[in-house]
Amino acid sequence: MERSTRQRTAIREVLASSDRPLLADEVLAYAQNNVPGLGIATVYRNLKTLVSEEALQVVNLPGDKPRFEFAHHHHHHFSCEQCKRVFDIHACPGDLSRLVPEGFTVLKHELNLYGLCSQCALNSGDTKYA
Amino acid sequence: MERSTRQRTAIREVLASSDRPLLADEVLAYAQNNVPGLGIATVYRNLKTLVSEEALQVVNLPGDKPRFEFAHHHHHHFSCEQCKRVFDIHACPGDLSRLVPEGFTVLKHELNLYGLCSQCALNSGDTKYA
DNA sequence: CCTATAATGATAACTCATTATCATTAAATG
DNA sequence: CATTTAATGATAATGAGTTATCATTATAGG
Repeated sequence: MERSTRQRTAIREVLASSDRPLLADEVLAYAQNNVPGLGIATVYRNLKTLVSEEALQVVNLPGDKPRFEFAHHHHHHFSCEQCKRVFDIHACPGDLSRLVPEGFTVLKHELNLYGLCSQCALNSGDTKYA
Repeated sequence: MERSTRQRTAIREVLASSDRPLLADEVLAYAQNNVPGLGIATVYRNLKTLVSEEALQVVNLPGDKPRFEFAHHHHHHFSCEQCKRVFDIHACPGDLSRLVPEGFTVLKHELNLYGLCSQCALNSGDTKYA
């Protein structure tokens, strides 16, 4: 049977308490706060299992490594060009079938926004050497 | 200086006459109609050059290999889940800053639509064994 | 406490797209 | 036509992310 280990618990905790999708490396770094010796192989192993169980969703942004988050309802992503974090956006433009040519059927859509998150927008407004 | 070769011409022709972004493999296959012995290395070499010259744009869809198309103004993509071809969509939902939380700045967006292209929608409507 | 074995950690191996290598071919120019 | 060398084609090498291997650890259950 499946055993409960400190590593597995830590990995799940990190993902469960995050409000944004995380890279494998981020999961490793955060989980190591609770389990110092944690290895990357264990992270990948657990991510893989959770994805195959459909507990985790994979977030693939173009040209970037996959991120992972616990599955939840339809949403989109905002990628901060400065801090590189990716945030969930729960608003949605809705039906977009008006955008496609006659005869095309739209079954789903994916929207990625890029810009500055509130933290980075604030900092970039500052004159750093004032 | 740069020399004009059958290979290079064929590769550019394929991309210039396509109304959708193409995979490196698609470029190879189509260009081989004109230049039978064409190798994949030459395709990659030429794609790389054209991208660095900013003549070609790279289209990265999540979990998929990069596609290439001659650069043109802001547009989006429609990916047919059946034939796997990717089409340009020239309509755009416009400003989406209303979707993000207070304080976030939206600088650009990327929209991918998924479904059936007109050809595949027609075919799937048919009862194949009628 | 003991045992069986699931899970882990370190790291080698793998995958697969892309790039480098190098001998060969063929444009461009005289 | 001859020469120079950019470009090509075949394929080895690379790189980066992920997975497999295997000895070791530690959990679940008796």
